[in-house]
Amino acid sequence: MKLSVKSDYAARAVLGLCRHYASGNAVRVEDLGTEHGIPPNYLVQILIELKAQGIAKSVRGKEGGYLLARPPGEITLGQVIRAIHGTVFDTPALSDPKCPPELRKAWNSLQTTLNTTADSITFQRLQEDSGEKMYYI
Amino acid sequence: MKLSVKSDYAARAVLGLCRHYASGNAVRVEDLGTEHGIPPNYLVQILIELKAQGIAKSVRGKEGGYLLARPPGEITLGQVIRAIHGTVFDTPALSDPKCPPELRKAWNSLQTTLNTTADSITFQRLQEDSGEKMYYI
DNA sequence: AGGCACGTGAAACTTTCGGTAAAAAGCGAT
DNA sequence: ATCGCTTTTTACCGAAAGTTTCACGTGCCT
Repeated sequence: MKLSVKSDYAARAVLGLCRHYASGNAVRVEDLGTEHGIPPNYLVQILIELKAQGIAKSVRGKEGGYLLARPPGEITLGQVIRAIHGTVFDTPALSDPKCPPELRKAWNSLQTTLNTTADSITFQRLQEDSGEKMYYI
Repeated sequence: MKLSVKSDYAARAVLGLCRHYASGNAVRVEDLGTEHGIPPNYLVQILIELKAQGIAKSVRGKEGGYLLARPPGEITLGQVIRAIHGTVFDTPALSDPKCPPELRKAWNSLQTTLNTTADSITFQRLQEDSGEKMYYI
């Protein structure tokens, strides 16, 4: 069960935008990319998907760039992953009629577990945790 | 975050072996494969990995085949996934030094959540659930 | 010894991923 | 109006991973 770099990049980008949220001005794609080690041309595609899901918004022209569409407290890790992959957890098994029902329940169980934990992590909380100690749940 | 068909196949195979566990006799790869909709030649590779992890064992020659190496109660879904993929949850982010620590903690949190739930699901329990109603945790 | 089924490795194929490039289009200022 | 800055859109490419199939070797049991 592997997570792609794409979702990692997306999370980094959102985190980067969170830092500029207070200031209210936009961040250029290139700056955001080089700052977080993300190829800018790749980051573009990610930001467009984030925008389509109402997580980010964009301003064109000079002084343009990207900024958060909502406050960090209202953005969860689950939402970001879903914006990129469509779903947090996916397996061919769930769409295969030959998958035994017992197993199906097991996969579903994993799925809901992942969803709830991913949706319980907001970016505001990630920011707050950045300076402090981490309390494992 | 996508799960491969391979791990699904592996889980089905183990579940299939569980059903024959009481009888004590081996199941041929071909039978196990066609019964669960798994390409036999592919299933072989999976079974070998399961055997290497001490989950299954094999008998050669006539009346040969595969059988479970341990009782179903001592085999968890997590063990099966690890036998196939090496780890239940993997992300390039955790091995990338440029990943911000806040995010790293988030990925770790997802990782431990998946691990604990996957390890709490034994195949004995899956079998017991097959006939009964499912109580969502 | 002879067959039966596992064991092993590799080739062929398909799909996805990660990344690049370039042209089109909007916004603001000169 | 036009020029420069930025996003937007699209297409493409190479590499890697996943899936499947095949052929042949090896060991066990009768």
